[in-house]
Parts: sequence; C-alpha cells; structure tokens
Amino acid sequence: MDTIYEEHAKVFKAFCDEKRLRILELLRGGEKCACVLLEQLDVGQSGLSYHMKILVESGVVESRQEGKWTHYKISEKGSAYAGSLLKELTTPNSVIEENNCCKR
Amino acid sequence: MDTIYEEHAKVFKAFCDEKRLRILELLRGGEKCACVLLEQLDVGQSGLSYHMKILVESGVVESRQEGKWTHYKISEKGSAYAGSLLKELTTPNSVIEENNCCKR
DNA sequence: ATAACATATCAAATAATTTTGATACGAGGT
DNA sequence: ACCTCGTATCAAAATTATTTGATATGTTAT
Repeated sequence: MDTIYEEHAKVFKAFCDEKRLRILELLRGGEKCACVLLEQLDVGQSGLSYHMKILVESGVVESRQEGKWTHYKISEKGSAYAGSLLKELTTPNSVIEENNCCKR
Repeated sequence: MDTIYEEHAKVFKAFCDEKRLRILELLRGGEKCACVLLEQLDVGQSGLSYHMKILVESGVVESRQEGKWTHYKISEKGSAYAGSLLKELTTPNSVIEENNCCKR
C-alpha cells in the first residue's frame, strides 16, 4: 500500500513485540547500555541488535555511542509523537459521512 | 515470554499493519459496515474478516451486529486505553536505577 | 423448508518477521 | 601495528503473520 501507512506502522512496531516491550520496560528504569540489556534478556547479541534497530527506527528509543558501547534510552520526543499519532489515528474526522449502506 | 507482554502487544497490533491503518482511517469517518469497507479496500472478504478480528481484539474497534450485517466503529474507550498504555510504557519508573556498567 | 446473502472460519499457500550463527567493523588498549 | 572487545550486519533457518479460496454459520426473504 502507500508510504504514509508504512511510516505510521513503523512507529507502533516498537510496541507490537513481546521482546521489545520487555526492552522498553527495562529502559523505563533509565538509560542502559546494550551489554546490560543483553544479560537481562533472553536474546543473543545479534538478536538484541535487531530489536534495538527497530526500536530506534520507531523513534521511541534513542541511542548514544560512548566508545565501544552503545547506550539506549526512551526518547521523550519520540514517545510523545507516538502518543499523539495514536490519538490522531483514533479520533473521528470532522467530516460527517453518510453510512449509505445496508438498507433493509 | 510472559502473558502481560502479549496482552499489551495485542493492543498495538491494530496500528502495526498498513491495511489496518487504512481501515482505521475509514472508520474515523464514522461507523461502517463490512460491505462498505470491502468495496473501499483492496482485500478479499475473508481477508477483511481477518483484519477486523485483530482490530476488535485490540479493543480499538468495536463491532455491532445488525441482521446479517456487521458494523464496525472506533471504540473511544479502547482507543483511550491504548493511549494511556502507550504513555505508561514510555514513562520512566519512579525507581532511579544505577547504570552499573561499562566503566572504562 | 428453501434460497439468497453477509460474514466467519478453515486450511493451504505465500510473505514477512524473528532467530541464529558467522563474519565484519570500529574503538581502545598494548 | 596488532589484539581484544562491543556492536552491527549478513545469510540461512525457523517461526509467525497474511492472503487466498473453499466451506460453514447465521440471518432474512420467499
């Protein structure tokens, strides 16, 4: 389908997977580096990297490089955007349409 | 993994798929019956049914039977729940944890 | 009761996502 | 420069989600 839907879907991919929800839960406790996440979760190193990429691409998580370590934290801005997008996607349009169907 | 994560993931599945985002967009214009959705979307009848089930199970959409027709609309309550859940999942915990890692 | 219709469910095929292991890349230390 | 360590990327395998077509279920009309 079209590209705006893909863009929007990408944001919510962050919340669609159990592993990623678990990661977000850990990040709610503050910034963490990958090695810490790795030891708390039941994932391999490349698996973690895969999920972190999806989280960062959703905008909900941001990463920071420090030497050889990568630190991750929840992005306030990204989360706020996800929240407002969700609201937008579920709020009625101003236009009142006629449901011209299913006359019995 | 555990079951609370599954529950939460299920809510956001509604927003993770392009077709479902398209359906939600149509529903923003007001309640629609399946036949109307069917003619506006590029999906088969069983495909629509599949997506509607996921939407209803997420709580974001509610359905109403009227004779042989099924009508769908965005659930205010379900949407509000999704919104508050999103906020919860991205809000820092009260506990300030020590990031005891990566000392150089 | 039978027929026509709207939607749901099922099973199989297809496509997308996730996991896994191997390898590559970049940073720091020696 | 070389080695080690942390993370990213790749490709293949495994798993899960989606699509498709056939059939089932329930409702209304005849």
